[in-house]
Amino acid sequence: MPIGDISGVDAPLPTRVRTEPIQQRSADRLNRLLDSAAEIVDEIGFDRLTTAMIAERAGAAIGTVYRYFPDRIAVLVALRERAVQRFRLRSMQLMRAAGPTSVWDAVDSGITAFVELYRSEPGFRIMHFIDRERMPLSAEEAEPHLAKRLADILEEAIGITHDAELDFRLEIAVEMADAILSRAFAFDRAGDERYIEECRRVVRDYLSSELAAV
Amino acid sequence: MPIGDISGVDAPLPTRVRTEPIQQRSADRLNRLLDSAAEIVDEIGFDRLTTAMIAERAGAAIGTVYRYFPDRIAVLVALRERAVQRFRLRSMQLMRAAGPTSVWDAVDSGITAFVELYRSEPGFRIMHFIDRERMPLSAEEAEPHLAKRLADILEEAIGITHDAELDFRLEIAVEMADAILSRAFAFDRAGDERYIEECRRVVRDYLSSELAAV
DNA sequence: GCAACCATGATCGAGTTCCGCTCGGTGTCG
DNA sequence: CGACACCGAGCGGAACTCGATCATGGTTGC
Repeated sequence: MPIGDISGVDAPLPTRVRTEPIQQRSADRLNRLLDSAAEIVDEIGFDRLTTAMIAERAGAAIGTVYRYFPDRIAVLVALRERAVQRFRLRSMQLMRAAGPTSVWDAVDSGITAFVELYRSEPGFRIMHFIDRERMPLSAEEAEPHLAKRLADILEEAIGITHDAELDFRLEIAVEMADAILSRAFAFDRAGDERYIEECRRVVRDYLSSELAAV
Repeated sequence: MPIGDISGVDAPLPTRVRTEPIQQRSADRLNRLLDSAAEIVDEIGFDRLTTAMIAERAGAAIGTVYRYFPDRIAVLVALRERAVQRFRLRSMQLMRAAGPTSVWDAVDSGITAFVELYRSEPGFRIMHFIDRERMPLSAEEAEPHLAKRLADILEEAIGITHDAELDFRLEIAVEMADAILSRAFAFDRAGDERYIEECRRVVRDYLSSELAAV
Protein backbone atom coordinates (compact mmCIF):
# COMPACT_ATOMS: atom_id res chain seq x y z
CA MET A 1 0.00 0.00 0.00
CA PRO A 2 1.44 3.35 -1.04
CA ILE A 3 2.27 5.73 1.69
CA GLY A 4 -0.36 8.31 0.84
CA ASP A 5 -3.32 6.02 1.14
CA ILE A 6 -3.83 6.41 4.83
CA SER A 7 -4.09 10.15 4.61
CA GLY A 8 -7.80 9.56 4.60
CA VAL A 9 -8.88 12.11 2.02
CA ASP A 10 -11.77 9.94 1.00
CA ALA A 11 -12.68 8.72 4.47
CA PRO A 12 -16.35 8.89 5.55
CA LEU A 13 -15.89 12.57 6.45
CA PRO A 14 -17.55 14.36 9.37
CA THR A 15 -18.71 11.98 12.05
CA ARG A 16 -21.61 14.07 13.15
CA VAL A 17 -23.42 14.93 9.94
CA ARG A 18 -27.09 14.20 10.01
CA THR A 19 -27.41 12.93 6.48
CA GLU A 20 -24.67 11.66 4.27
CA PRO A 21 -24.82 13.55 0.99
CA ILE A 22 -25.95 11.28 -1.81
CA GLN A 23 -26.14 13.49 -4.83
CA GLN A 24 -23.18 15.45 -6.08
CA ARG A 25 -24.69 18.89 -5.65
CA SER A 26 -25.30 18.31 -1.99
CA ALA A 27 -21.70 17.29 -1.39
CA ASP A 28 -20.76 20.58 -3.02
CA ARG A 29 -23.13 22.45 -0.80
CA LEU A 30 -21.76 20.83 2.30
CA ASN A 31 -18.29 21.91 1.32
CA ARG A 32 -19.47 25.41 0.56
CA LEU A 33 -21.07 25.58 3.98
CA LEU A 34 -17.79 24.60 5.60
CA ASP A 35 -15.90 27.10 3.45
CA SER A 36 -18.24 29.86 4.56
CA ALA A 37 -17.88 28.86 8.17
CA ALA A 38 -14.09 28.85 7.84
CA GLU A 39 -14.06 32.38 6.43
CA ILE A 40 -16.35 33.68 9.12
CA VAL A 41 -14.26 32.07 11.85
CA ASP A 42 -11.24 33.95 10.56
CA GLU A 43 -13.10 37.19 10.25
CA ILE A 44 -15.03 37.46 13.50
CA GLY A 45 -14.05 34.43 15.59
CA PHE A 46 -16.04 31.33 16.22
CA ASP A 47 -18.28 32.40 19.01
CA ARG A 48 -19.73 35.23 17.01
CA LEU A 49 -20.36 32.91 14.11
CA THR A 50 -24.09 32.36 13.58
CA THR A 51 -25.80 29.67 11.57
CA ALA A 52 -27.63 32.37 9.64
CA MET A 53 -24.30 33.85 8.50
CA ILE A 54 -23.08 30.49 7.32
CA ALA A 55 -26.23 29.92 5.33
CA GLU A 56 -26.29 33.37 3.81
CA ARG A 57 -22.67 33.33 2.72
CA ALA A 58 -23.04 29.88 1.21
CA GLY A 59 -26.16 31.00 -0.62
CA ALA A 60 -28.31 28.50 1.22
CA ALA A 61 -31.30 28.60 3.54
CA ILE A 62 -30.91 28.07 7.26
CA GLY A 63 -32.77 24.81 7.02
CA THR A 64 -30.08 23.46 4.76
CA VAL A 65 -27.46 24.00 7.43
CA TYR A 66 -29.53 21.95 9.83
CA ARG A 67 -30.04 19.24 7.27
CA TYR A 68 -26.34 18.45 7.53
CA PHE A 69 -25.47 19.49 11.04
CA PRO A 70 -27.40 18.80 14.24
CA ASP A 71 -26.32 22.09 15.75
CA ARG A 72 -23.98 25.03 15.52
CA ILE A 73 -21.12 23.27 17.28
CA ALA A 74 -21.29 20.35 14.88
CA VAL A 75 -20.38 22.70 12.04
CA LEU A 76 -17.24 23.68 13.89
CA VAL A 77 -16.41 20.08 14.67
CA ALA A 78 -16.82 19.15 11.01
CA LEU A 79 -14.66 22.08 10.04
CA ARG A 80 -11.98 20.83 12.38
CA GLU A 81 -12.31 17.36 10.96
CA ARG A 82 -11.71 18.65 7.46
CA ALA A 83 -8.71 20.62 8.68
CA VAL A 84 -7.29 17.50 10.30
CA GLN A 85 -7.63 15.60 7.05
CA ARG A 86 -5.82 18.30 5.15
CA PHE A 87 -3.16 18.31 7.81
CA ARG A 88 -2.73 14.59 7.40
CA LEU A 89 -2.45 14.90 3.65
CA ARG A 90 0.10 17.69 3.79
CA SER A 91 2.10 15.93 6.49
CA MET A 92 2.31 12.82 4.36
CA GLN A 93 3.49 14.82 1.36
CA LEU A 94 6.22 16.51 3.36
CA MET A 95 7.31 13.29 4.98
CA ARG A 96 7.53 11.54 1.65
CA ALA A 97 9.57 14.42 0.27
CA ALA A 98 11.94 14.49 3.25
CA GLY A 99 12.26 10.73 3.56
CA PRO A 100 12.41 10.90 7.34
CA THR A 101 14.34 8.32 9.28
CA SER A 102 13.55 9.26 12.84
CA VAL A 103 10.45 10.11 14.77
CA TRP A 104 11.79 13.59 15.18
CA ASP A 105 12.22 14.13 11.43
CA ALA A 106 8.67 13.02 10.88
CA VAL A 107 7.26 15.21 13.62
CA ASP A 108 9.17 18.17 12.26
CA SER A 109 7.38 17.67 8.98
CA GLY A 110 4.17 17.67 10.95
CA ILE A 111 5.08 21.01 12.48
CA THR A 112 5.88 22.42 9.06
CA ALA A 113 2.56 21.22 7.72
CA PHE A 114 0.77 22.71 10.70
CA VAL A 115 2.40 26.09 10.18
CA GLU A 116 1.70 26.07 6.46
CA LEU A 117 -1.95 25.32 7.00
CA TYR A 118 -2.25 27.89 9.74
CA ARG A 119 -1.13 30.38 7.15
CA SER A 120 -3.06 29.23 4.11
CA GLU A 121 -6.14 27.40 5.27
CA PRO A 122 -9.01 29.66 6.32
CA GLY A 123 -10.35 28.79 9.74
CA PHE A 124 -7.42 26.56 10.63
CA ARG A 125 -7.24 28.18 14.07
CA ILE A 126 -10.19 25.97 14.89
CA MET A 127 -7.67 23.16 15.37
CA HIS A 128 -6.60 24.63 18.66
CA PHE A 129 -9.91 25.70 20.06
CA ILE A 130 -12.51 23.07 19.46
CA ASP A 131 -10.54 20.38 21.20
CA ARG A 132 -11.97 19.51 24.55
CA GLU A 133 -14.96 20.96 26.37
CA ARG A 134 -16.91 21.28 23.16
CA MET A 135 -16.21 17.80 21.94
CA PRO A 136 -17.75 14.59 23.32
CA LEU A 137 -16.50 15.86 26.69
CA SER A 138 -16.25 12.36 28.11
CA ALA A 139 -14.90 8.94 27.27
CA GLU A 140 -11.27 8.73 26.33
CA GLU A 141 -11.87 6.76 23.16
CA ALA A 142 -14.54 9.06 21.83
CA GLU A 143 -12.02 11.59 20.72
CA PRO A 144 -9.79 10.65 17.83
CA HIS A 145 -7.18 13.05 19.08
CA LEU A 146 -4.66 14.61 16.79
CA ALA A 147 -1.87 12.63 18.44
CA LYS A 148 -3.49 9.36 17.44
CA ARG A 149 -3.74 10.52 13.86
CA LEU A 150 -0.12 11.50 13.94
CA ALA A 151 0.83 8.12 15.35
CA ASP A 152 -0.96 6.45 12.46
CA ILE A 153 0.77 8.67 9.97
CA LEU A 154 4.16 7.94 11.51
CA GLU A 155 3.52 4.25 11.47
CA GLU A 156 2.92 4.38 7.76
CA ALA A 157 5.61 6.92 6.96
CA ILE A 158 8.58 5.46 8.74
CA GLY A 159 7.35 1.98 9.54
CA ILE A 160 7.36 2.39 13.26
CA THR A 161 5.35 0.10 15.47
CA HIS A 162 3.70 2.42 17.87
CA ASP A 163 3.43 1.01 21.34
CA ALA A 164 1.77 2.63 24.32
CA GLU A 165 4.96 4.41 25.32
CA LEU A 166 5.44 6.10 21.97
CA ASP A 167 1.77 7.03 21.86
CA PHE A 168 2.12 8.73 25.21
CA ARG A 169 5.20 10.68 24.22
CA LEU A 170 3.63 11.69 20.95
CA GLU A 171 0.57 12.94 22.73
CA ILE A 172 2.69 15.05 25.04
CA ALA A 173 4.63 16.36 22.06
CA VAL A 174 1.43 17.21 20.22
CA GLU A 175 0.02 19.02 23.22
CA MET A 176 3.17 21.08 23.54
CA ALA A 177 3.44 21.84 19.87
CA ASP A 178 -0.20 22.77 19.56
CA ALA A 179 0.07 25.13 22.52
CA ILE A 180 3.25 26.84 21.36
CA LEU A 181 2.23 27.11 17.72
CA SER A 182 -1.15 28.49 18.62
CA ARG A 183 0.63 31.06 20.72
CA ALA A 184 2.77 31.88 17.69
CA PHE A 185 -0.35 32.71 15.71
CA ALA A 186 -2.38 34.24 18.52
CA PHE A 187 -1.48 37.85 17.81
CA ASP A 188 0.31 37.46 14.50
CA ARG A 189 -1.51 36.23 11.45
CA ALA A 190 1.74 35.21 9.79
CA GLY A 191 2.93 33.38 12.89
CA ASP A 192 5.74 34.64 15.10
CA GLU A 193 8.89 32.88 13.86
CA ARG A 194 10.48 32.96 17.26
CA TYR A 195 7.78 30.79 18.74
CA ILE A 196 7.79 28.47 15.75
CA GLU A 197 11.54 27.93 16.03
CA GLU A 198 11.25 27.38 19.75
CA CYS A 199 8.50 24.87 19.14
CA ARG A 200 10.72 22.82 16.82
CA ARG A 201 13.54 22.95 19.33
CA VAL A 202 11.39 21.97 22.28
CA VAL A 203 9.72 19.08 20.51
CA ARG A 204 13.00 17.80 19.09
CA ASP A 205 14.66 17.89 22.48
CA TYR A 206 11.72 16.16 24.05
CA LEU A 207 11.49 13.40 21.46
CA SER A 208 15.20 12.75 21.23
CA SER A 209 15.77 12.45 24.97
CA GLU A 210 15.45 8.85 26.13
CA LEU A 211 14.17 7.83 22.76
CA ALA A 212 17.27 8.28 20.63
CA ALA A 213 16.87 7.54 16.96
CA VAL A 214 14.44 4.79 16.18
CA MET B 1 7.43 44.19 51.89
CA PRO B 2 6.54 40.69 52.99
CA ILE B 3 6.45 38.13 50.29
CA GLY B 4 2.70 37.47 50.40
CA ASP B 5 1.62 41.02 49.80
CA ILE B 6 1.67 40.94 46.06
CA SER B 7 -0.60 37.94 45.92
CA GLY B 8 -3.33 40.45 45.39
CA VAL B 9 -6.09 38.91 47.47
CA ASP B 10 -7.54 42.29 48.23
CA ALA B 11 -6.83 43.86 44.87
CA PRO B 12 -9.69 45.73 43.12
CA LEU B 13 -11.03 42.36 41.92
CA PRO B 14 -12.63 41.75 38.53
CA THR B 15 -11.70 44.39 36.02
CA ARG B 16 -14.97 44.28 34.21
CA VAL B 17 -17.57 44.60 36.93
CA ARG B 18 -20.17 47.23 36.33
CA THR B 19 -20.55 48.43 39.86
CA GLU B 20 -18.15 47.97 42.69
CA PRO B 21 -20.06 46.46 45.58
CA ILE B 22 -20.43 48.93 48.40
CA GLN B 23 -22.44 47.17 51.01
CA GLN B 24 -21.34 43.88 52.48
CA ARG B 25 -24.33 41.88 51.33
CA SER B 26 -23.69 42.73 47.71
CA ALA B 27 -20.08 41.58 47.94
CA ASP B 28 -21.41 38.30 49.27
CA ARG B 29 -23.86 38.08 46.43
CA LEU B 30 -21.16 38.72 43.87
CA ASN B 31 -19.14 35.88 45.31
CA ARG B 32 -22.15 33.61 45.37
CA LEU B 33 -22.77 34.40 41.72
CA LEU B 34 -19.22 33.41 40.88
CA ASP B 35 -19.51 30.27 43.00
CA SER B 36 -22.65 29.28 41.12
CA ALA B 37 -21.01 29.93 37.80
CA ALA B 38 -18.02 27.82 38.85
CA GLU B 39 -20.22 24.87 39.78
CA ILE B 40 -22.16 25.06 36.55
CA VAL B 41 -18.97 25.24 34.51
CA ASP B 42 -17.85 22.00 36.12
CA GLU B 43 -21.19 20.33 35.61
CA ILE B 44 -22.13 21.19 32.05
CA GLY B 45 -19.23 23.19 30.60
CA PHE B 46 -19.01 26.88 30.01
CA ASP B 47 -20.75 27.20 26.72
CA ARG B 48 -23.91 25.66 28.04
CA LEU B 49 -23.82 27.94 31.04
CA THR B 50 -26.66 30.47 30.91
CA THR B 51 -27.06 33.65 32.91
CA ALA B 52 -30.44 32.42 34.09
CA MET B 53 -28.81 29.33 35.60
CA ILE B 54 -26.29 31.43 37.45
CA ALA B 55 -29.00 33.64 38.89
CA GLU B 56 -31.26 30.77 39.87
CA ARG B 57 -28.55 28.80 41.63
CA ALA B 58 -27.34 31.86 43.48
CA GLY B 59 -30.90 32.64 44.52
CA ALA B 60 -30.87 35.92 42.67
CA ALA B 61 -32.80 37.49 39.84
CA ILE B 62 -31.35 37.76 36.36
CA GLY B 63 -31.16 41.49 36.69
CA THR B 64 -28.81 41.12 39.61
CA VAL B 65 -26.32 39.24 37.43
CA TYR B 66 -26.34 42.14 35.02
CA ARG B 67 -25.94 44.63 37.80
CA TYR B 68 -22.44 43.28 38.32
CA PHE B 69 -21.45 41.97 34.93
CA PRO B 70 -21.92 43.64 31.56
CA ASP B 71 -22.42 40.32 29.81
CA ARG B 72 -22.16 36.57 30.06
CA ILE B 73 -18.51 36.45 29.07
CA ALA B 74 -17.60 38.95 31.76
CA VAL B 75 -18.79 36.46 34.36
CA LEU B 76 -16.38 33.89 32.99
CA VAL B 77 -13.57 36.41 32.86
CA ALA B 78 -14.22 37.40 36.45
CA LEU B 79 -14.30 33.75 37.43
CA ARG B 80 -10.95 33.25 35.77
CA GLU B 81 -9.61 36.34 37.48
CA ARG B 82 -10.61 34.97 40.85
CA ALA B 83 -8.99 31.65 40.00
CA VAL B 84 -5.79 33.41 39.00
CA GLN B 85 -5.72 35.27 42.29
CA ARG B 86 -6.13 32.07 44.24
CA PHE B 87 -3.43 30.51 42.13
CA ARG B 88 -1.12 33.37 42.97
CA LEU B 89 -1.87 33.07 46.64
CA ARG B 90 -1.32 29.33 46.74
CA SER B 91 1.85 29.57 44.64
CA MET B 92 3.28 32.12 47.00
CA GLN B 93 2.50 29.93 49.99
CA LEU B 94 4.18 26.91 48.44
CA MET B 95 7.20 28.91 47.33
CA ARG B 96 7.64 30.33 50.77
CA ALA B 97 7.40 26.88 52.29
CA ALA B 98 9.88 25.38 49.84
CA GLY B 99 12.26 28.31 49.97
CA PRO B 100 13.13 27.97 46.30
CA THR B 101 16.44 29.06 44.94
CA SER B 102 16.05 28.47 41.23
CA VAL B 103 13.50 29.39 38.63
CA TRP B 104 12.76 25.73 38.25
CA ASP B 105 11.99 25.23 41.96
CA ALA B 106 9.62 28.15 41.85
CA VAL B 107 7.88 26.97 38.71
CA ASP B 108 7.49 23.52 40.20
CA SER B 109 5.63 25.10 43.09
CA GLY B 110 3.47 26.80 40.51
CA ILE B 111 2.68 23.43 38.95
CA THR B 112 1.79 21.99 42.34
CA ALA B 113 -0.49 24.90 43.07
CA PHE B 114 -2.11 24.55 39.68
CA VAL B 115 -2.78 20.86 40.23
CA GLU B 116 -4.14 21.43 43.72
CA LEU B 117 -6.53 24.07 42.52
CA TYR B 118 -7.62 21.98 39.56
CA ARG B 119 -8.65 19.38 42.11
CA SER B 120 -10.21 21.55 44.77
CA GLU B 121 -11.44 24.71 43.13
CA PRO B 122 -14.75 24.37 41.26
CA GLY B 123 -14.58 25.76 37.76
CA PHE B 124 -10.80 25.96 37.72
CA ARG B 125 -10.80 24.43 34.25
CA ILE B 126 -11.76 27.88 33.08
CA MET B 127 -8.07 28.76 33.36
CA HIS B 128 -7.33 26.77 30.26
CA PHE B 129 -10.27 27.74 28.14
CA ILE B 130 -11.04 31.40 28.42
CA ASP B 131 -7.61 32.50 27.30
CA ARG B 132 -7.57 33.72 23.75
CA GLU B 133 -10.38 34.17 21.24
CA ARG B 134 -12.84 35.23 23.91
CA MET B 135 -10.54 37.74 25.48
CA PRO B 136 -9.57 41.08 23.95
CA LEU B 137 -8.64 39.05 20.88
CA SER B 138 -6.08 41.58 19.77
CA ALA B 139 -3.27 43.70 21.12
CA GLU B 140 -0.46 41.89 22.83
CA GLU B 141 -0.53 43.99 25.95
CA ALA B 142 -4.25 43.76 26.48
CA GLU B 143 -4.01 40.30 27.89
CA PRO B 144 -2.48 39.89 31.30
CA HIS B 145 -1.48 36.36 30.44
CA LEU B 146 -0.80 33.79 33.09
CA ALA B 147 2.89 33.80 32.19
CA LYS B 148 3.16 37.48 33.09
CA ARG B 149 1.53 36.85 36.43
CA LEU B 150 3.94 34.03 37.05
CA ALA B 151 6.85 36.25 36.13
CA ASP B 152 5.66 38.78 38.68
CA ILE B 153 5.31 36.13 41.34
CA LEU B 154 8.79 34.81 40.62
CA GLU B 155 10.25 38.25 40.79
CA GLU B 156 8.87 38.64 44.28
CA ALA B 157 9.51 35.11 45.43
CA ILE B 158 13.12 34.65 44.44
CA GLY B 159 14.15 38.19 43.64
CA ILE B 160 14.78 37.61 39.98
CA THR B 161 14.97 40.48 37.58
CA HIS B 162 12.91 39.31 34.68
CA ASP B 163 14.28 40.39 31.36
CA ALA B 164 12.74 39.79 27.96
CA GLU B 165 14.54 36.49 27.53
CA LEU B 166 13.27 35.04 30.78
CA ASP B 167 9.77 36.29 30.02
CA PHE B 168 9.86 34.47 26.73
CA ARG B 169 11.04 31.21 28.22
CA LEU B 170 8.50 31.47 31.00
CA GLU B 171 5.76 32.03 28.51
CA ILE B 172 6.78 28.94 26.57
CA ALA B 173 6.96 26.98 29.81
CA VAL B 174 3.54 28.18 30.88
CA GLU B 175 2.02 27.29 27.52
CA MET B 176 3.48 23.80 27.72
CA ALA B 177 2.50 23.24 31.32
CA ASP B 178 -1.01 24.53 30.80
CA ALA B 179 -1.48 22.25 27.80
CA ILE B 180 -0.14 19.11 29.46
CA LEU B 181 -1.88 19.69 32.78
CA SER B 182 -5.17 20.39 31.09
CA ARG B 183 -4.72 17.14 29.24
CA ALA B 184 -4.12 15.43 32.58
CA PHE B 185 -7.51 16.61 33.79
CA ALA B 186 -9.38 16.32 30.50
CA PHE B 187 -10.82 12.87 31.09
CA ASP B 188 -9.87 12.37 34.71
CA ARG B 189 -11.33 14.56 37.40
CA ALA B 190 -8.54 13.65 39.78
CA GLY B 191 -5.87 14.36 37.19
CA ASP B 192 -3.82 11.63 35.53
CA GLU B 193 -0.60 11.41 37.54
CA ARG B 194 1.38 10.24 34.56
CA TYR B 195 0.74 13.47 32.70
CA ILE B 196 1.38 15.56 35.79
CA GLU B 197 4.75 13.91 36.34
CA GLU B 198 5.66 14.30 32.70
CA CYS B 199 4.69 17.95 32.90
CA ARG B 200 7.12 18.55 35.77
CA ARG B 201 9.86 16.72 33.92
CA VAL B 202 9.32 18.54 30.65
CA VAL B 203 9.20 21.97 32.23
CA ARG B 204 12.23 21.27 34.41
CA ASP B 205 14.25 20.08 31.43
CA TYR B 206 13.19 23.07 29.42
CA LEU B 207 13.99 25.65 32.06
CA SER B 208 17.28 24.11 33.13
CA SER B 209 18.72 23.86 29.63
CA GLU B 210 20.70 26.96 28.71
CA LEU B 211 19.49 28.70 31.82
CA ALA B 212 21.24 26.75 34.54
CA ALA B 213 20.56 27.87 38.07
CA VAL B 214 19.91 31.55 38.47
C1' DG C 1 -34.75 5.07 -27.83
C1' DC C 2 -37.39 8.39 -25.33
C1' DA C 3 -40.82 10.80 -22.95
C1' DA C 4 -43.70 10.89 -19.09
C1' DC C 5 -43.47 9.59 -14.37
C1' DC C 6 -42.40 9.40 -9.53
C1' DA C 7 -39.76 8.11 -5.31
C1' DT C 8 -36.62 10.19 -2.81
C1' DG C 9 -32.95 13.39 -2.04
C1' DA C 10 -32.39 18.28 -1.43
C1' DT C 11 -33.93 22.96 -0.51
C1' DC C 12 -36.54 26.40 1.40
C1' DG C 13 -38.03 29.92 4.97
C1' DA C 14 -41.76 31.32 8.15
C1' DG C 15 -42.42 30.19 12.72
C1' DT C 16 -41.19 28.50 17.52
C1' DT C 17 -38.35 28.44 21.43
C1' DC C 18 -34.88 29.74 24.23
C1' DC C 19 -31.36 32.92 25.84
C1' DG C 20 -28.91 37.25 26.54
C1' DC C 21 -29.85 41.48 28.19
C1' DT C 22 -32.76 46.00 29.55
C1' DC C 23 -35.31 48.88 32.46
C1' DG C 24 -38.68 50.82 35.31
C1' DG C 25 -40.53 49.71 39.63
C1' DT C 26 -39.87 47.85 44.53
C1' DG C 27 -37.53 46.60 48.58
C1' DT C 28 -33.71 47.47 52.26
C1' DC C 29 -29.71 49.41 54.32
C1' DG C 30 -27.24 53.33 56.68
C1' DC D 1 -35.34 59.46 53.14
C1' DG D 2 -31.71 59.07 49.90
C1' DA D 3 -28.79 55.83 47.84
C1' DC D 4 -27.85 51.12 47.24
C1' DA D 5 -29.53 46.74 46.04
C1' DC D 6 -32.84 43.69 43.97
C1' DC D 7 -36.48 42.13 41.19
C1' DG D 8 -38.67 39.92 36.92
C1' DA D 9 -41.76 40.88 32.86
C1' DG D 10 -40.55 41.90 28.39
C1' DC D 11 -37.71 42.74 24.10
C1' DG D 12 -34.60 41.41 20.41
C1' DG D 13 -32.13 38.14 18.25
C1' DA D 14 -30.12 33.66 17.41
C1' DA D 15 -30.67 28.53 17.41
C1' DC D 16 -33.30 25.27 15.65
C1' DT D 17 -37.98 22.84 13.53
C1' DC D 18 -41.02 21.29 10.08
C1' DG D 19 -44.26 20.93 6.46
C1' DA D 20 -44.34 22.64 1.75
C1' DT D 21 -41.81 22.79 -2.58
C1' DC D 22 -38.22 21.80 -6.03
C1' DA D 23 -34.62 18.80 -8.44
C1' DT D 24 -32.61 14.43 -9.79
C1' DG D 25 -31.95 10.18 -11.62
C1' DG D 26 -33.78 5.80 -12.24
C1' DT D 27 -38.08 3.24 -14.13
C1' DT D 28 -41.76 2.19 -17.04
C1' DG D 29 -44.71 1.91 -21.05
C1' DC D 30 -44.73 2.39 -25.76
